[in-house]
Order: sequence, then structure tokens, then C-alpha cells
Amino acid sequence: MGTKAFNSKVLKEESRPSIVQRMENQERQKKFEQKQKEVEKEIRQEQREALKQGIRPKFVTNKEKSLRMAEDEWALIPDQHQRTIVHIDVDCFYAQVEMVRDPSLRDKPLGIKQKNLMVTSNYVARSMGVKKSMWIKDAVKILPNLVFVDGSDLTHYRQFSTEISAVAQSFTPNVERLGLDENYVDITDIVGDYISPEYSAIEGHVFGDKEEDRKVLGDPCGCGCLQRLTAGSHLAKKIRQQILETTGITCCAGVAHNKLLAKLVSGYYKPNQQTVVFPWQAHDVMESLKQARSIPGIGSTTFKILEDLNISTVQELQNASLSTLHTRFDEETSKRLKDLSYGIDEGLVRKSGKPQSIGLEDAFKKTSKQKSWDLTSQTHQPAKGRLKQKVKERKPQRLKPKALLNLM
DNA sequence: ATGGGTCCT
DNA sequence: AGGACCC
Repeated sequence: MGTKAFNSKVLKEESRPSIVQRMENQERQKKFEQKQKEVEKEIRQEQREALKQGIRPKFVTNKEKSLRMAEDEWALIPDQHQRTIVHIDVDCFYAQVEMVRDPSLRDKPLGIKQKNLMVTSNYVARSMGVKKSMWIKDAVKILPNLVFVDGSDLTHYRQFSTEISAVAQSFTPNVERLGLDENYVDITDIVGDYISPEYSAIEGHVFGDKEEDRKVLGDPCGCGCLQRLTAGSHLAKKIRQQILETTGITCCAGVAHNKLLAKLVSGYYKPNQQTVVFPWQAHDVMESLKQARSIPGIGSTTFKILEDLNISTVQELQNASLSTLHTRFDEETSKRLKDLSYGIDEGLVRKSGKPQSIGLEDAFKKTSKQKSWDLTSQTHQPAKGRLKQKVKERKPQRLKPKALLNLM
């Protein structure tokens, strides 16, 4: 609980360098950002041109960017990859929760089932050849002594999930939940506390972890992202440690200057490990994906359209011309898709608040074309009851189940 | 796959 | 209200 371990490591006030340069003058700040955008647009345009000619666009450092902006006074603020983002991803979440609740399951191969599906399994099971999501009957074929726990009641998972987010929130309020087992944490505002010689080595893996990467790392950018992300790796470690201490749950983390890269990289070394990626490695990260579909933000519908356009790999998306994309997507989306393919993502970490809705859906077969459902009919009563129950559990006294039955 | 979720039109 | 995305 609390942040004791964290605070004890915090550096003395005067040795703490300030990271996010606060501009006193709003006007100046605005102009700077505007100029910055122009230059970035220019650069992106150039990179696309380069691609059209079959040349691989090179990473443009912030030093170079500042130089380009040098005719203006705003060029003096060199902060480019200003943010530091951590993506936290719990290892086989449901299975871990069950193992914490019943430690005797720890060393057994464990599968979590919902209906006929094994939705996840622990690492013991995985090491014995059981895949992530399989039909129960297939899983049992591979591993007859697989132990199953029913995971269709999500209440415990929700409890652990909010506890995990709460740990992250004890570091900074800027936490975005994604499903039950993932969190984005924007640590930009606190990462400065971890920039110091004490923390100058990178904690955990660097993307493309080879011995060289650790030593040869110069500072090709110069905006401070090297230091911030390095510090971020220590903060990520702290967060993971604290999650483990308070909940008994292990997780992976990815550290990057944007959400996309942080997420892509967090699962790179599993389980219970973490990975940092630097801006100049964005291309390598993206190249490590094959299908454009595996870019978060490109879902099945978008991917189908891309396939129509004969674009299915990340590289093909990188190479696609904006005008081609524009035939099927609006301008914003086209630009966004191309950005994603390069590992560019300006998306903000948005604070997750209280859940916006509590829902319950039953899938039932259509028997015939039906215009309206009879809500008073018996078939709906069970669902109605369960929903009431759910609301009761999760909203102890507030909110009456009044406008809740919004069927259709 | 299924059953929650969120955000954007 | 529907459709896109996410796990």
C-alpha cells in the first residue's frame, strides 16, 4: 500500500532536473508547437517521398529537427519525444488470479474455462504445449491432467484488476485501463525523479536485446528521451514490484515515448519482464510485425479494406501512397494509418474513471424475423434478474436499476 | 468465440 | 444507435 518504497528512492529536490520544460509564455508555447508541427509534417512528407523512391526513410533526430527550426527562436526548446509511457500487461491474468486465490494450483497445469473454451492457461500448462485459447476437448487431448477452473464469473478478476490499476494510480493519476489486464501509464510528469547516475543503466530489456544494444547506445536524439526512457524503465520496474507486493500478481511492461510502441514492446519478453524501446528503434519494432492487422488500432474492418487495396503487411502499408489510402479512407484516417505503420502515435493516455456502464448481454438465436421483443415474457426474466444482481454488486447503494433495461 | 468495455459519429 | 476498436 501507499508509495513508501517509491518515496524513499526519490532524489533530493535540488538534484532533480526538470524534464518537461514548462513554458511561462503560453503564446510562445503555442507558436512553438505550431512550428514543430510544420517541421514534422515536412519531414513526414519527405519520408513518404523517400519511400516512393524505394529508399528507407531514416530516423530524423531531434537535433536535426531543432536545426530545421533554427530560424525561429522556438527552436531552442528541444523537447520532442516528451512523453514517457508505460504499458503494463498482466501475465495470463485469469490464471494468475486463480493461483493467488488458491496457491495449490501454482505448480499444476491450469486452464481457465468459459463455456467450451479454455480462455487462458498458466505457464506450467503452456510449457506443456497448451496454447492460449483452445477448445477444452483439444486441450485435454494434449494434457489429460490439466486442471480447470471456471472463469465465467468475473467479479474476482475485476477486483484484482482495479487493485492493479490502483497501484499504478498511486504513482500518477494518468492511468488508462484497457480491458481488465492492461494499463497505460503516462509517467511523463514523474519520470524526472528517476533521472540520476543511480538510474543510468537500463532496467530490464532493450528492444532487440543484444549485448551491443546496451553499450553502443549513444544518444542519437539528444532531446532527453534516452534519459527519460531509461528512467522510465526504473519506474516501470517499481510499479511492477509494487503490483507484485500488493496483489501477488506478476506482469510485463513496455516503456516508450508513445502508447503504440509501449504496447507493442511490452509483450516482447514474457512473462514477468519488461522492455524499453527508443524512438530510433521504431522502424525495427514495426518491421518485426508482419501483418498490418497486428498494429493496435487496425481492427478487422480496417484490415479488410486494406487487403482490398492489396495492403496486408506493415511494410506494404508504409509503402502505400496516401492517395491510394484516400480512395477508401478519409484523409485523417489515411494519415493515421500511415503514422501507425511507422510507429508514430500521438494518442494520449486518457484517465479511466468509473466504468461508464454496466451491461449484460445474452446471445440468443434468431428464430424468425422479429420486430420487437416482449420484455415481459419469461425468457427475459433470468437476464433481468442477473443484471439487477450485477448492478447491486458493483454499485453498492447508488443508482437504482431504473433506466437499465435498454434492450434493443 | 464470447461477453464486456470505450470512444467516435 | 451503430460501428469501430480493445481484451
